Amino acid sequence: MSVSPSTSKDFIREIIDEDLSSGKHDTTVTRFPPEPNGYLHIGHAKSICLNFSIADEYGGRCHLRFDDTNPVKEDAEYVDSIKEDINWLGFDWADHIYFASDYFEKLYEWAVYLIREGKAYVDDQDADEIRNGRGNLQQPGTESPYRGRSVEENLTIFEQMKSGDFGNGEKVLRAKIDMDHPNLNMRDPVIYRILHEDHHRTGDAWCIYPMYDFTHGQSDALEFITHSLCTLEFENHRPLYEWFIENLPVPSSPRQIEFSRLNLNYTVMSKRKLLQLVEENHVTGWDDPRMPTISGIRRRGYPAEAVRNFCKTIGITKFQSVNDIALLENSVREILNKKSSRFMAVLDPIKVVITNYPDGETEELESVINPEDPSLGVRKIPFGREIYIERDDFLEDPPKKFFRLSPGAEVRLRAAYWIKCEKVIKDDDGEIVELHCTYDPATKSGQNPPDGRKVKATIHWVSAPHALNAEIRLYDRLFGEEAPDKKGGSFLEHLNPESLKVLPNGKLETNLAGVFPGETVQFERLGYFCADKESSPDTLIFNRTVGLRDSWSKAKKKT
RNA sequence: AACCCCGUGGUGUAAUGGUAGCACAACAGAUUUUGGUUCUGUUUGUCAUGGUUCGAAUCCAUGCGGGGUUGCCA
Repeated sequence: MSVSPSTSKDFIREIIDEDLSSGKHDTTVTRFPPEPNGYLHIGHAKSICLNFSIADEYGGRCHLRFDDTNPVKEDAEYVDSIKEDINWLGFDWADHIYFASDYFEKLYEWAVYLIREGKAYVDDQDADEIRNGRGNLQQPGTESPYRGRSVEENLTIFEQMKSGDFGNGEKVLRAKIDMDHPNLNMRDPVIYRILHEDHHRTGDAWCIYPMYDFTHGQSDALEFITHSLCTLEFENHRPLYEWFIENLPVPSSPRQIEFSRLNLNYTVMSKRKLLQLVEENHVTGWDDPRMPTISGIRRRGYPAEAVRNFCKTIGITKFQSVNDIALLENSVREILNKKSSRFMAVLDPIKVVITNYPDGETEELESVINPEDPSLGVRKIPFGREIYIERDDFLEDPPKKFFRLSPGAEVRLRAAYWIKCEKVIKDDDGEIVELHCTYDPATKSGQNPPDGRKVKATIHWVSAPHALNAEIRLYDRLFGEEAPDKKGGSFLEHLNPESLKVLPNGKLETNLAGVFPGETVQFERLGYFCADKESSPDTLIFNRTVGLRDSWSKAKKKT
């Protein structure tokens, strides 16, 4: 029996379908509304992918709008990094870039409108008094003594607030809704506060600034956003969002829909904690390859396509969940396997001398650039008497299932010959410094010897005289605990001490000289590596993006 | 314990009153000049109890569990 292809949509797209077929809307407009007060992280990527993809699928548009209503926290510096990150992810807002601060004048007018309607008042109480008056989860609130001010008086004082007649916190403007409302957001929320602070865009034009709740929905309405998608923590704000839309002469009625934010195990996602990691130097910066920031992920070498696929895979729902980082890594491997060129690199080298290979001679061998895409052709690799191999690929006293090199054993060198280990050279400390091997000329480039001998493994290598030196940075997950911020104690106690291992003595195949910073390639048998932004022809630096799946290390652990 | 939201394998997500499926993870095998890739197979699930119905993951009730909300942050 044939199964019809899955056309399942998430609940948001279902709502949009209904709104379109019912004629409520004839187009779909979404928005991504970051506050320019920090760097974007993978959690934002979920929202970006959702909003821009929907606009794309429905032939609508997605606005980029900076939610910049709090000059104390925000900075122009972040605007640029946010734009860069969204672009890198592969999305384009065209000319639809907006700032909530562009609407300050309109918002002010609407605040005045509310006052005139008797639906807003100036409160002289300080922050503590307001908090106490709001009641709590069990207790209803009590009305402010200033709640009954006349429209005229409210208008006058609000005007004075705007003119700068008062200091920070002396007065606020509040919506007059319902102090008994079970939803605390509806108990006369503050909608304007006094902040004598320069704004990154409006400078000193204002000393009163609208609150998020008084800004967001109205901005949506001004931009004719049809579906305003946000995370679950704004669920309790929806009644207020709708109250403003209903009570103000706004040009459209957007609908707020909430979905659950992205959580990933083995990391933290809150801006505060990420900031702490940076400020306390647990990482080297916002773009440290271990950070879950977009810039960190980019520097790590994750392809944008993999991030997009990941976001598609995890879906959109309303329930709180924790996604396995392995799923992200799978998306990364999937893309990189298809797209990355293969090279050989030896991270921790041992010198091998092939004693029966003519001294001073070099030959050029060929190896496929990407077996997943043979049309890419082959690359040339020099081979000679002295090569490096990986220290892990030799064991003097190998366990039963170890297929690599050991005394008397034979292995294949990738794209080259079979070699057999004849002698182990050690220094005074007993450390292995060199291996003497012999090669079989009849086994060149994948040929099997006529006598029917078999080898069980192929190892990678680099010609010693041709090798490029490089620093290799081995990254692992930043935290050793699945839920570092829930485990108890400070999340910092769960930092993985081995999240970065630097190997200063890597040896690279010559072709790797042409890799540009930011490009991710495969080091055969090891993993995917990305040339770091600090890498230069003089000092090559490669970051490990993610290792290959490694069934050998798994098997090893079991015994 | 006020209000709101939410419970499907280990994880994430489908099934919209009619065969509980997919991906990841795990495990086993085949193929392989990458212990990679690819392919095949296996294990594990509807929070509970009642009700409605020929039939319930889906509808209803109650209970249980998880999350959110008491900023002049967003």
